[in-house]
Amino acid sequence: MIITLKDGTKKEYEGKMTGFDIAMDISEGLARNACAIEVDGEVKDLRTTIESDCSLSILTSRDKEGLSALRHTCSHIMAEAVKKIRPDAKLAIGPSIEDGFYYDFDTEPFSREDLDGIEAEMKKIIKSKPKFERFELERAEAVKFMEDRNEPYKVELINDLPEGSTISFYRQGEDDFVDLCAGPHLINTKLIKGFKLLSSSGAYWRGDEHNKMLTRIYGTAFASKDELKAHLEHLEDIKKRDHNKLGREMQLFTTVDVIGQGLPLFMPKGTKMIQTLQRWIEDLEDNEWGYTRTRTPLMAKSDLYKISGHWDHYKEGMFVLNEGRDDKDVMALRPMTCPFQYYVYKATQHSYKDLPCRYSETSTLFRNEDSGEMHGLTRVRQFTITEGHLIVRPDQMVDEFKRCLALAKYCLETLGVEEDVTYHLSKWDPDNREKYIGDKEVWEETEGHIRDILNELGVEFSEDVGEAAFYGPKVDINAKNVYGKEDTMITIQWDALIAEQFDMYYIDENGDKIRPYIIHRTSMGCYERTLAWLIEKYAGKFPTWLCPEQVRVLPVSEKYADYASEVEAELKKNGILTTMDNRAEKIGFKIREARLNKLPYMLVVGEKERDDKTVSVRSRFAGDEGVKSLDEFISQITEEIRTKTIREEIQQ
RNA sequence: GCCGAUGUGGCUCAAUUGGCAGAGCAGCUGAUUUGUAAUCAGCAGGUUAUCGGUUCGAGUCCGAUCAUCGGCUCCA
Repeated sequence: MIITLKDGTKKEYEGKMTGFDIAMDISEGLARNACAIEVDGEVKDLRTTIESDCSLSILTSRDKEGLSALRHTCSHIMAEAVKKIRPDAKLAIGPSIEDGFYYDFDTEPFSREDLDGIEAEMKKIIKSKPKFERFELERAEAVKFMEDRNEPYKVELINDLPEGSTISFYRQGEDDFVDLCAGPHLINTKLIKGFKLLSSSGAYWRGDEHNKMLTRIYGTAFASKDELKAHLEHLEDIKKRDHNKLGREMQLFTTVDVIGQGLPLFMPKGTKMIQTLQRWIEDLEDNEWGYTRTRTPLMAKSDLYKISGHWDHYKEGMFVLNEGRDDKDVMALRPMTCPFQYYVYKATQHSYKDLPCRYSETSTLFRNEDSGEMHGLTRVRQFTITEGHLIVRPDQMVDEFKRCLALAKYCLETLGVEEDVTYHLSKWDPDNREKYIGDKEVWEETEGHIRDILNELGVEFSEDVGEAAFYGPKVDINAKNVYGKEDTMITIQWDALIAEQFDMYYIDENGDKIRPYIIHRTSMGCYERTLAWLIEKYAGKFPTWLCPEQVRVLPVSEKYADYASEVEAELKKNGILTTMDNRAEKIGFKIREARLNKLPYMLVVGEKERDDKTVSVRSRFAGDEGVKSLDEFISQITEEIRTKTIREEIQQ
């Protein structure tokens, strides 16, 4: 047989060879570091026997899949250690994940001390250099095998495997630890040079909240101690950017026990940032993108939600008022803006010539989230979104949808975060049709349109089944937080169906009433989440235009306070967010504090500056920027703010 | 909602087996009037998240509630 290697060289062998044999033949060093192989594009175990021509690469821990195999093996070692310490623990699943691995057990929760004990046991196992052996069984034997070992979750997994699939097992070490596993696994444990168990938590069996809650252990593993150390340091580092910590430290927001969960209070600095964003987005939408603004109630009678369907499908998610009182109407705080803006549309008659009708609203919404769901600013019970609904003729739908995406993209670019997002085409689930309204044809057609639009835009996107709204497919633009969890920042939804429910229409050229289409969209998402994202993106060092305090004037001593006040007043007159630090402190102290506050600009003024009507500019970006006339500085920073420039930070 | 951890001045953390709640930073006052990342001295600040229990005595032990954090599920 002829094996074509990664670099194109060909090797010829007589008879069968395992992946490991071939690695050995290439070089002993490679074999030593091999984790898995890739055969004709498929990742396989090193033990795999190669019998015919193929292309093959040997994967080491430097390859993503190689490292996955290493971590997966580490998760099995962890499982062996857990079984040793708690023989009654039942095994569920234990895959490798992005930055490590986990394993779920049916057992009592683990404390940190338990995890330390398991780590110690794992070290012993690794040191004993256990042999790993792979074998396969027929389904009936496989079920019997795991039944005999009293592993009900494994039995369930085997029973759920499709007919005809290979059922493989791995046996490791002296204690006869065997796990159902498709592999691939390392040949031995020598390559696991650094690992750490990070945390333990609950996780539902098969990710279903109706199932039993199991106990999960998260860990990570690397092929060297240095890589592990670097990774753990990285984890410490990103905690410093965590908006929930940094945003509180920087006094952007806070929470109060007696006010409640998911109800952050924006402090003056956070409020200023939100105000800056809001003024920007409202002017942008109205002046440049053809939107008109509405202002609609934050609550409504239950009647409205009965029409919209929320009363039947979303009541648990709403804050309901006056329920159980005969003397008052039952009301609910709004969880979305849609029907309110529909009634603005319905309040007047519309000609086909008036469309598209683009309504936007800075809209506060209320959602009665479950208590465990709240998180910092990214998951709250009250939030304010750059909401909008476009009522369009069907023939305008594609163009308008494109424009919504273009606006969203423009917002992302302006905020400097366009590189950090992923695009998703969220589709319906044809196997779960009761969750959606409308026919298959409508869904396939609209999904096709959105797919074309995304392709035309030239962005990479995934197609996610079952993620659509009940009335139509959508584009979701997601971003990851510092911990790697994804949140939807922007959503643009295609709705060809709801107008019917609310009896919305326009008059066409023949005088007939026609149903419009609707686009539900946001341009910049909700302020809370976007602010959180910006805090993490910039680690609190925001672009100047977003900073709640853009300039601080620092008089060298109180003798120059008058001039400093003059400078401050002049800057404020020009709309620049300015403060003055007139405390009786040394200039070094004031600079240090302004730096810790992540201010973009400090203006040092003393005798020289006063006499020459200048300012000594020190910035977060470039350090000492020299002495400038006040006018020059003002025109410079005004331009930076106007153009929303993101200046590069230069390490000092 | 579920699993787990945590809760002590504004912040970061102390407080032996249950035995007088303490420090640094921040704050305030006074002195210092300062030239590009920390001037000195003094003062004040806590019903130890809340409520209840055990005890001669609770920050410490027990219970409930609330909040925060890490996950699961859900979600903008």
